Amino acid sequence: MTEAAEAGRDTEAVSRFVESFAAQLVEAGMQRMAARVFAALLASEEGVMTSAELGEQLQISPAAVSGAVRYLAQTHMVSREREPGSRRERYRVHGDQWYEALTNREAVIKRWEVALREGVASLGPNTKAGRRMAETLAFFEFIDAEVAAMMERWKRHREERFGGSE
Amino acid sequence: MTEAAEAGRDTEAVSRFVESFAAQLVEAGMQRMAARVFAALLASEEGVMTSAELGEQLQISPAAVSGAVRYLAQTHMVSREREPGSRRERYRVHGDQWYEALTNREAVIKRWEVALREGVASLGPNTKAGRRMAETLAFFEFIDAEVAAMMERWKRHREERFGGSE
DNA sequence: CCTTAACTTCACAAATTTCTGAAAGAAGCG
DNA sequence: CGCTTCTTTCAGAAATTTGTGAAGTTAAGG
Repeated sequence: MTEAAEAGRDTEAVSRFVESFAAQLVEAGMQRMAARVFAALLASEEGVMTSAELGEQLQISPAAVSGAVRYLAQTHMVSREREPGSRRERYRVHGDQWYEALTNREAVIKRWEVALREGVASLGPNTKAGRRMAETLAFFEFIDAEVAAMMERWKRHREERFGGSE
Repeated sequence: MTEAAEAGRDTEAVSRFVESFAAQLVEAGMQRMAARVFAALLASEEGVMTSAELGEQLQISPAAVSGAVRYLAQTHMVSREREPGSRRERYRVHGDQWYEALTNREAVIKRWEVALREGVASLGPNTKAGRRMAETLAFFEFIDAEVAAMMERWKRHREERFGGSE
């Protein structure tokens, strides 16, 4: 993005949004640098930024960018692209990816389910505690199935409202 | 709970479950002591424990119990009861409460929505970035509505499978 | 191949968080 | 009312987490 193209943006306002949205993400449990990088990408005009751009906007070291991006890529909230014919890397938020990442809380839920199954087994399925845990387990299993269906509905809803892809 | 009633439980196995489930909760972002206390309550036969019992099982100070319980009560994952005619307090997991607490991620989502609306305003709704954020906002609004409906379906499902209330 | 630009890894300093012991604060019970 | 038992608050020690600079690694481009 050229400086001319950048000119239309209220840098101050963007930065305020980035920091306030990042703060919300942090409060919800995300690492701080990851949250700030994500918010910056979300607010960038094209949804794409280079490592250098991120470092400059957020005033953080290359190392911090590297760490944040690794986390975001692992959790599928951001994808990395190699600018062809350059060792510069670019990071991108894809609308859909980010929704699906939220869905990936499924992975977390799966591990809870495993732990709960072991718990039911240890406590015995006919104890009160065992039954309580079995019910909790059933809840998570229910949620699992429902979330998948919900994402389907969202995709349809989105098509209607926003038209084609991204 | 008397020692005799306690006798049937494999203390070792229970403790293993408590610690492993708590670890999962921590990984998902919950404070450690809160997670351990919650897991202990979940695994307790009656779903109720006193501060002293918690302190002893988890090997933590009264202060730590106090802090954990405050957090859990604030987030509605546990309720506090005063044992009538005693200054001893008892903490309880209610099946339903705990499900609804998960739903209370709604509160978090609401705050994200506020931040995103400001973002759309700052960036301008006709910029690419503004549109991207508007779509993200729409996603959360959609989720909000869906989660409420999902909890309704769960309650019905639960009735069928487990019968009456807790 | 060698140079150089870019990203990553690592060890450490700084900041933050977490848990504790001790003291203070409630509330039952005589 | 005051004693006693339980819970909460608070200040600080300990542990953990976080972000940096610097060295290391990779790959483009001459």
